[in-house]
Amino acid sequence: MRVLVVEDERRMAAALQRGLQAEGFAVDLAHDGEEGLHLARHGDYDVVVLDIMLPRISGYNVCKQLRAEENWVPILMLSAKDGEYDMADGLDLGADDYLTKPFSYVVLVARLRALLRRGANRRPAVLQAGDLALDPARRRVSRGQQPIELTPREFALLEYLMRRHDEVVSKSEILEHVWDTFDTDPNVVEVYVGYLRRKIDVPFSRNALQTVRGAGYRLTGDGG
Amino acid sequence: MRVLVVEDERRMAAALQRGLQAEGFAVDLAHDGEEGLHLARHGDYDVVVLDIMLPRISGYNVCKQLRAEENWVPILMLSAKDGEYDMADGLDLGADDYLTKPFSYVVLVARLRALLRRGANRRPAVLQAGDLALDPARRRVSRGQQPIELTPREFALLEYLMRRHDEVVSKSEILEHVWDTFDTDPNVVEVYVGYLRRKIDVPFSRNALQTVRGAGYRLTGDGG
DNA sequence: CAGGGTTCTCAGCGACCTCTCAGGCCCGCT
DNA sequence: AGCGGGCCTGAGAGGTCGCTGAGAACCCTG
Repeated sequence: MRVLVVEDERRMAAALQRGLQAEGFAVDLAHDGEEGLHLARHGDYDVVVLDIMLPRISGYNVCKQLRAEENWVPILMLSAKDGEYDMADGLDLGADDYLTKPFSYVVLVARLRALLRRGANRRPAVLQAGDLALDPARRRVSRGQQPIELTPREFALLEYLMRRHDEVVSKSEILEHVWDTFDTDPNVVEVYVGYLRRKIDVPFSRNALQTVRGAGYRLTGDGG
Repeated sequence: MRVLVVEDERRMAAALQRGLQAEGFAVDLAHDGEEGLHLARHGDYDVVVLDIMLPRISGYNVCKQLRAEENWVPILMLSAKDGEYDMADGLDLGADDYLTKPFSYVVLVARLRALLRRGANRRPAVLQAGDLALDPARRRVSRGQQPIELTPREFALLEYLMRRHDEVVSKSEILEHVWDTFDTDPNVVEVYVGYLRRKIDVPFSRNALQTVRGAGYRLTGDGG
């Protein structure tokens, strides 16, 4: 198992290297964000340990950059104890786990192994609802094997509905998130729901995109 | 991060406190269910570790009570190994995760952190009354496995009754909370109670939605 | 500037929902 | 048993909500 450790404090980096090697990992070190980003891109690691506070490029941005490039290597973030950085942000940016310094060495190893175990089934890429699939990164939609063409607005609407599938989503919520306004005539939502239905609904089958009169719409996977 | 540990075995409680403090948590202890409930209500914790077997009030009931009060603090339940309690029940009552004793300390911490991460976007659990279930977010109602279709007004009425289930609720309270008026003819409530009964009551069985003549209505779970 | 695609507005229609009303039922009281 | 008030319910008027076709405005692209 190959681990990349991106950490600028020499002492900490060396300690991690030694410790992890003792556990049987192959360990590479990077001492700033730029080097870390470069190695992560080309090194084919199984997991990356990434400090947040780094010279040149912060750990945040390394993580963000990698995810933007669709690199889904598991990342465990490290932060200093002072609450300057909000770890939740790190997770939002695509980190898989985090530890706050000072951390227990045993815990670190346990977390790394947990990440490696889960590793394979990351790649959140596509959203699913029944046999409907939407890939936000590639901007693609399909029902089963059948690809579906959507206009940008239709796509944005479907993406929002799929992110909240099985929930009832009100028109005003839709207006706010898809149209980015809140005082528009809700009729435009009805119109686009109509467009979507013509494209994603299977004839002679229960609609995947249901109207909940007086409340909004609900996109269901076939199971629910 | 503030953690409340509700655990009656002194030794275990002390061990958890020490361990979690070492991880950087602020830890409070409660030694029975009553104290735990009190602290959980007023302490503004980020997560609660809750043993099931407790003096005075069981962990089950602490959890149930908190959820009934719309307190959605993440709860991790602990149970003894013997299968007397079914953990699935705990999750139904609104716990977010559980561990069976004896558990690994590392695992406990990992689970706690996972809860903290998810914490914010938890969704309020479904309301239950007997085998009747209502999910406010999904806007769904079911009796057992059978889904039930309700109009918006019917849904609002049932939601209000379920939030106050087992209590007697007067028509004027209903008018105020469901119709948002107070000087309307109370007959409209009677009419809608009638609509609801036709949809949610099981034929040949005691009504779940009882009339309390002169006082109002009471929705009972069959069990109590 | 023409053409095609996309977004949005508008108005009509149908279905559904809400609420009122009036007659009858039921319960508790005398 | 008889009475009165509270409660239930069927019927129906009126209103609201959501869907849709038509077409105008907009925006690229060639």
